[in-house]
Amino acid sequence: MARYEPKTIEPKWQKRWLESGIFKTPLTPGGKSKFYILDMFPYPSAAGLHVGHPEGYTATDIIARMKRMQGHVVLHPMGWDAFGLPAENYAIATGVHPAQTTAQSIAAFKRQIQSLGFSYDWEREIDTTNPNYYKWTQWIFLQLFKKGLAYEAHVPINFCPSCRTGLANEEVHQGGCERCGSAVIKKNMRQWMLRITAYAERLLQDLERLDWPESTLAMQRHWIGRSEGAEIEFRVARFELRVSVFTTRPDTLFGATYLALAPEHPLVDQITSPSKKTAVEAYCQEAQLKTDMERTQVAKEKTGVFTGAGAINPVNGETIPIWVADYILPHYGTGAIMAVPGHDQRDYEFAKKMNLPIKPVARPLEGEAIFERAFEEDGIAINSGEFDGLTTADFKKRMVEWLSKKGVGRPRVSYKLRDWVFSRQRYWGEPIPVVHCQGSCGGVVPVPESGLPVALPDVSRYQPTGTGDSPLSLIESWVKTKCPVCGSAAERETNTMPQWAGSCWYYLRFVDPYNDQAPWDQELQKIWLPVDLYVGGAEHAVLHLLYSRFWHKVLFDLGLVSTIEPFMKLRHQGMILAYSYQDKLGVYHGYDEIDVKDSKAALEATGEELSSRIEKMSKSKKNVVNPDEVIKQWGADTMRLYEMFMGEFELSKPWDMRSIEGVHRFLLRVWRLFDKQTPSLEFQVPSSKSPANTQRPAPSADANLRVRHRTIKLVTERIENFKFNTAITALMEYVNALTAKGAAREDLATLCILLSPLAPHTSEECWEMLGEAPFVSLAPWPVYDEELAVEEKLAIAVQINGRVRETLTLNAGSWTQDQIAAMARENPKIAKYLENAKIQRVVYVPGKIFNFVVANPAVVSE
RNA sequence: GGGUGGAUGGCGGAAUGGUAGACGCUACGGACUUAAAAUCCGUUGGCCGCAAGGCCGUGAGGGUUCGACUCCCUCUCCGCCCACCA
Repeated sequence: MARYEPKTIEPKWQKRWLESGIFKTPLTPGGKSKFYILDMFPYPSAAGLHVGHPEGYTATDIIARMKRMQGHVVLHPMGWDAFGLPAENYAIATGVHPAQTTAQSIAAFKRQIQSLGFSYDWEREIDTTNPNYYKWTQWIFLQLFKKGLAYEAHVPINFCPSCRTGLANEEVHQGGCERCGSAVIKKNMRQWMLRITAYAERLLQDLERLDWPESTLAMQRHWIGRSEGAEIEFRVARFELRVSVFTTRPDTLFGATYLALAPEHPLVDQITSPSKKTAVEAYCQEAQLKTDMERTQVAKEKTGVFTGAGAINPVNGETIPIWVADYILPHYGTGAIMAVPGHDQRDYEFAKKMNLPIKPVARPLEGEAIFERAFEEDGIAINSGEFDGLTTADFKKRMVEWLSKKGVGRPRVSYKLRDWVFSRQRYWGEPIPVVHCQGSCGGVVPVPESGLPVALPDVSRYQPTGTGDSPLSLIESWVKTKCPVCGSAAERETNTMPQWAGSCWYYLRFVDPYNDQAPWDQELQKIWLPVDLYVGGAEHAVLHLLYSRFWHKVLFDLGLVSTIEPFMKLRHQGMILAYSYQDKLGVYHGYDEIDVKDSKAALEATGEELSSRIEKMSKSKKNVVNPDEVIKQWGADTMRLYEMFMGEFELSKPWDMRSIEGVHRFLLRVWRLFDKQTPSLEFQVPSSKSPANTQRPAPSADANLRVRHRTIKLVTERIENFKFNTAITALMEYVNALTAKGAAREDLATLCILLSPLAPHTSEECWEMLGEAPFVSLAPWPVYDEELAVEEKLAIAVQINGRVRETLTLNAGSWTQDQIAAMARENPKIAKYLENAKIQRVVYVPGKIFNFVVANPAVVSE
């Protein structure tokens, strides 16, 4: 009797898979259908793998393995998104070169990932910090530059004083730095920007083609933030100046009672009247000093200051005051608005506070107007002269036409999306491959392709300077160079690219990772793209997934890729949470009953109890589960199976150490079915009921035919549809049936194949025990017969008015409605309900339900 | 405030118009054992009942339907994302 020892069999098969090269993807699919299945590659942190990582990796591995066995040629690679701040911050603290820590982290991550037995083609491994890789990241940047999509700008940007670097709009959350949480300040700095706004419309439109989660599509739509409306020009009274405003409600123009400009608006200085100058300047300066965080926190109370100037409403000639208010964002629309307090809640609040008039210009379609707050819905125009009575939608159109005709307005579409701040004043990133020529070129000169990669030099100190220059600026020998065009003295660009650069195109490099002539081969790109299935965390919904779509579209326009979208189907894994046990004082004690046993016992004396909650895993809550320990205790297959068994893939769910034992027991039961030395379970223990202590004879191949076919069907469909938890329950039921009834060789072979994507090591070992040739991983996936995949016995529920009163058990076959009806009527339990009852109709769902709808069911009392 | 998911036994969850609670965990009872562990068998939503059986039950309330966890309306609570975007 061989024991089930994951510790022995798992490394054994991992070694065999690697040595035999069975998971190596050929250069091309060679006439077969391709399947490109990709994980969001990880940032290899020093903390090691989190149990959340393997959830997605296991899912893709299961599908990759099944697809491979179904005859597809599968591209399933893995790599490392290795530039980033943690390694750099560690370097600042210790002086250890980030390349060194990164290499260590990659090695640790790789060991952990490999210990789970994923079927990656490791020969295609990518590391974004490898010069052979980032050479091409820089090359793509130069293509963007040549197309005018990368440009230098001196604009106020979000700057994190703690990380001492500029940030992209997408990296700021509620006014704070995404990474460290510090309040972000505005800083005017020279920046490299990418013109992502030029692609706003296409990034929005093409979302419709994608099989992505609705929430992610919604986030991208929201982030792009398209609004249709109009730009309207107001003359400034007593000046030869005009102020343009953007509005989505041109129909409310009659209701504009003031104009508001952002404090940063360029006209503020020009129009402010002398008597207001001091107050306005003070207000604008204060707004400048406020961080975004403060500016939004104070958002509840509107503030502003009157400029003393007036604007003339083009539609009725009324003069309305111009205010400055910091609830107007400088970078959206025109940085100025026409305020309509009657129909915009923010303007309403401002008007109330400043005692400005509120003029309703629309009424609800039905009911009375109540003006305790702004009426923001669509309605019917009032107080709007000749336009009275128009619906909001019609009025919008008419007003835009009118404005266009008069030359004081035009239709306009605005986007919330802003250009991507692409430079970082940090060390551990790809150098931006340009030089600043001090000679006749006099400006930015791209490094020619022959000069790539612009290698990241070693530095003596990694500390960001905080002055807007990266640590690279301190290496004079590196900074001082010659202009590649005119040969004059030149300085290298010292900013580096953001974390997101490398991940913008890695899926392309996987199709051709060793190419040193081009980032990828044209033919190979045509063959393998797009990525058929992409799996990773939802936290990248607007960062990585938007940036890489943008790059992909640029590459498409350059003729370098032939699909307009990179990732056709996307799924996110749900977050893995954990129990945390906390005492009255708020001290955390661990993540499961065993872990907190001692604490519990100690508290028992005082009568105090630990409260448990489901929360995100974090060190401070002492509820972080270490994958290494899980594998050590239970084995990789149990870990894989448990991660999939926990619940719906896309939902968050808590880790429960008690439940993991259940799937482990399942593997033990599987093992015993195969292990010839082990007596069949029922006879292992002699009992009075079954005295024979003998091996149960194997049943005929047909004995479990139906359950076998049904299991094939269920497992296949459920894996295909990401229902891994119920794919496992189907296998559990099959194993329970085989344990009870005995298993034919066909059953064992089928079980082994079906289980192999989920628990590959155990399956390989069982396959070997069956005496089959090596590698169940290469076995063809079984097909099922639809007719055989139904139960042998039909159970038809017979209902009276929708309530089940009896179940008829019949042999599978074609039964007519009349036959079923006759049997149901004859059934005594049903008959007693039908006595004296008037049957109005019957509903028959073949093979499932037979329902008598009766007017006056007999009252059955016992 | 906007978006997007979710709420089902003691617990994790199954069932997307057709027998609610599959599968797993826990607990209890039994077998085996000197004993324990492991393993196996049985029970395990609630209430009434010796039983047969009946009634109630999927966050709350209403609706559609022969039939609703599932569809529609109203509401409550929770997660995640975004948020003064005119």
